[in-house]
Amino acid sequence: MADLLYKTILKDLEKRIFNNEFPAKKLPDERTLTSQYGVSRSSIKRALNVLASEGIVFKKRGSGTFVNPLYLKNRSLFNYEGSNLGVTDSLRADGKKPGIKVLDFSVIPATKEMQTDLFLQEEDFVYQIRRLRLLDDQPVMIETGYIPIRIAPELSRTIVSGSIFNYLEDKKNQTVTKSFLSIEAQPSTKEDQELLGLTPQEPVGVMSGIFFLDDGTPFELSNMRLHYQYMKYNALVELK
Amino acid sequence: MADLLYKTILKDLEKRIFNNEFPAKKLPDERTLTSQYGVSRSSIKRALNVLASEGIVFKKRGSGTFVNPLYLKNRSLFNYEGSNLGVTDSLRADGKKPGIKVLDFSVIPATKEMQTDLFLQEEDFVYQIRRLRLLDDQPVMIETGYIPIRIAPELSRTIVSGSIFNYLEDKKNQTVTKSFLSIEAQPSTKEDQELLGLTPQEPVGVMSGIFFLDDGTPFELSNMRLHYQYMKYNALVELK
DNA sequence: TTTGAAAATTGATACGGTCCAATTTTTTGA
DNA sequence: TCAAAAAATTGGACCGTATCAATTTTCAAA
Repeated sequence: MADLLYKTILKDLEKRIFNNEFPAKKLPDERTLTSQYGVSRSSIKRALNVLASEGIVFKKRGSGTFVNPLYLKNRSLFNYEGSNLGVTDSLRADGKKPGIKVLDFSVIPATKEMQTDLFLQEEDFVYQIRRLRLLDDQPVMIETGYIPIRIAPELSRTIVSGSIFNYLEDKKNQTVTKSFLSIEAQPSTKEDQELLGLTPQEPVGVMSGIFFLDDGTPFELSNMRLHYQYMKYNALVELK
Repeated sequence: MADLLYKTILKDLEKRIFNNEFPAKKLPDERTLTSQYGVSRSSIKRALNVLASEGIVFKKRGSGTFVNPLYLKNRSLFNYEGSNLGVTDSLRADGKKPGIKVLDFSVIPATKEMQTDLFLQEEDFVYQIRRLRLLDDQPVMIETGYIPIRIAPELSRTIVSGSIFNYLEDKKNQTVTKSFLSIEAQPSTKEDQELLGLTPQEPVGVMSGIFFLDDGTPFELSNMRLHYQYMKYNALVELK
């Protein structure tokens, strides 16, 4: 995990900050840290940059590096991993038992939109996979995914009733590492209401986007309609 | 703008990628770029890292750096600035005329929650600012903000009917550069429906969080209830 | 022809250094 | 005493180098 030098320092600084070892809210300067840790200044800078990008510290040239006071005061607010929390994480979050019910598993020709988004040809086909996701047997999300046959020709209803991402990673040694997501709110449709147990007044959160493989290949076009109480997306936003 | 070396290279590579100067989708290796641009490898790496973090290229150790084919094919999908698009941006986006109607401007004692979030003392007071935001005279968002008096003691109803962020930047030379936001969907309340012109079936998008000043001081606790058609949040998510 | 080890390629991490720019502290001189 | 100038502090940008690790290519042995 922390085999990298800058990550080791990162973790250590994080721990020291949390243990309030810098009561003046000011970290030692970079050159001092360099000699304290016995590493080069670039490694220190790298660690500090990550801390800064996570909002844990902020730097001021000519002045020093300081602990974000809010980080100490109200740590629970800062419980994201990187700068974004993914879908899987947010579903995994609270230790509930996840379940999947396959609603539809079929093959259809790629629409125009899929062709551009998934980088396909006219004649290509895609799997259409509609699944209902449960947490502790409670339906929370309707997921409609489109995956090019070319990428995973051996997909089956059985595979699809588990985690497709895990299958890819275990059996084909391909990892899904990135996605472009668009997040919005919408009134619930009749179908939403039936499947997710919503009243007509209750909305769904919609997250739609593309998942990419390690090598940049677009892998899945996904549309997720979540029970509104289960969608909470946290982000660290930089205004530029 | 592009006075920094690595930024110049960044822009240039971006341009070359867009002009399809790398038809094999493969960029020259880092050492070649180093000599081509006549800069150090660290600058090249820095530029490439930004490109990679924006999803424009992806790197593979031992293999090379490649253009994300989707970036060329479907450029419109990638029209975000950094890795996240902020509120202001999304409201500014489509060239409509923004308007603000002040609903409430008062001073109240800080609640327990504000004390922790905004790093305040027991006896501190905050401005409570409720504003209705319009685009082309169409109401799109109800914004409730809490700002510590200590930070901006001279705030007035007049100032508040414009952009508070711009006021801070122009008059007090303080910039708001970061925020932690939580995004969710909720059924609309009676008030939402009246102010935003929604039916009871139509929801609101809720973005709530904290805005920070340049120096890390938490500046505003904000709760934004958006007409659901106006909330669209785009994010590049890294799954780890 | 095929397989598998060796070599070359290529990005990743880390070092240590120079110079610069923003800020704070100290000193100087009216 | 105090304001302006000088010096010290501190983070930022960039350079060039060494070593490592993942991947691809090459080439020899079976």
